[in-house]
Amino acid sequence: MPELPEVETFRRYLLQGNSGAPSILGKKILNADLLWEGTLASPTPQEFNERIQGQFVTGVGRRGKNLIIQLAKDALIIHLRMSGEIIVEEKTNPLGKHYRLILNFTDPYRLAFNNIRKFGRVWLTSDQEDFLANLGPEPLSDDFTPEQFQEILGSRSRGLKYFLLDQEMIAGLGNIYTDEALHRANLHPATKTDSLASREVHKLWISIREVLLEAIQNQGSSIDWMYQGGDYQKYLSVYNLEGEPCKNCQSPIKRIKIAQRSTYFCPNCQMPPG
DNA sequence: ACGAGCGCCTGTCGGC
DNA sequence: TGCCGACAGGCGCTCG
Repeated sequence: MPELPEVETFRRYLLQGNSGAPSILGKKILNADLLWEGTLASPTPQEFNERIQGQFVTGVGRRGKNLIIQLAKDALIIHLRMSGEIIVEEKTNPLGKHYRLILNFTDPYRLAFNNIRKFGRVWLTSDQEDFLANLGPEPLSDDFTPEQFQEILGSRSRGLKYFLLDQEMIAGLGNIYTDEALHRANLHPATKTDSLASREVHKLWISIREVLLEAIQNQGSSIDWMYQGGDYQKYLSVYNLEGEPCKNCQSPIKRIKIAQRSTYFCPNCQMPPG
């Protein structure tokens, strides 16, 4: 499910709350319930429980697709992978079938990590900088410039889709938003990174940021039953639209496999390399 | 260095 | 109705 816009939506939800849930900022953790042990990547369950008890939530951040719950002494890093979601609710609610980890606060609320496919992971670390060190630049950051992007692109010779999905090259893009950004930039997903003219690099840079910003404004995309938070699926141009007419040229959208992922593009607007 | 294949999991959907 | 395969917003690991 979640790519950068969806994770950002969860971050804002945790920070600001909504009509049914308060912000978790300032709450104190009473204890944790680890309902599926594989969820916790590190440390050990025993150390996790001992360390997290009594810590206050001091902030909620995000780096790429990683959700960062800042605690007084540690950071709790949550990766939702394919099917994870975060729920803040009263402790008296019945437990969801796929809850994998629960943080009980000292007030009437809890935070639940719901994760149907069990791919999601959680880390408790005192050194988040080190933990996140291998991630590529944050695409919506002011530090992410076209010049920097050109440099990273030119340092490799890879298909654009592979490149954009690689979190060490650029952080936060997944299968939906790579396809959307490439379509907006009129670039075929198999185009090599080191073959782009600087004009094309610039167009891709703008396209990535526009697509992500628009998706965030719409609370991300809700494609099927997994995630129902957002509206951006209404504005998608290629993803999940095989056979539908391209919004620019009416050609039917094609679907191919790249990196074992369905990849959607317009065969007319996004000409193959060579 | 790069890309392809597979595994990890649970659920939905469409075809027969 | 039931069964069976394809597929799903991710990523780590192998192997050529």
